[in-house]
Amino acid sequence: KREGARGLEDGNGGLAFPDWAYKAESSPGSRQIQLWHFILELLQKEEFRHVIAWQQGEYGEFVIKDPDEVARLWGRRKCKPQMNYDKLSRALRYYYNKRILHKTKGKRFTYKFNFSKLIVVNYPLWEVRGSQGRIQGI
DNA sequence: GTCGGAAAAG
DNA sequence: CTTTTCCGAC
Repeated sequence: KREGARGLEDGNGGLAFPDWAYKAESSPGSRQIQLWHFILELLQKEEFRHVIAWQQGEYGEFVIKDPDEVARLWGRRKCKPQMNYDKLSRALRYYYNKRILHKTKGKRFTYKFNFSKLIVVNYPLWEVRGSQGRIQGI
């Protein structure tokens, strides 16, 4: 039994993620929700499986089955009715350099989380506050 | 579809 | 700083 992990143990080959990956919106500091939090949030709920889901096989990889719907949901959350997949995907592309995500080339609408980076952004334990996530040892 | 520069908004 | 908007290039 995994501890400290929330997962999709059904139909996903035991795919599970640590709790810190699901930290999401519960920020008392009323900080704005970030896109990758939102993506993780959708991925967490079975009701959105027809819209976005984990890709079996690669850990952390997910596929957007309905780009327009994901964009609509994101736009609703951020009060940006004009949101679309073109713009949402641009935001996703900014994550490449930040090492939060990378593209699974060749596979349509498929991206993959970089959980090493996610550890960094969710754990203020490391000395990343001054150097914006330049971690070597992961 | 995907990429990434540029400008702008919050 | 993150994301939105716009867009030319491949």
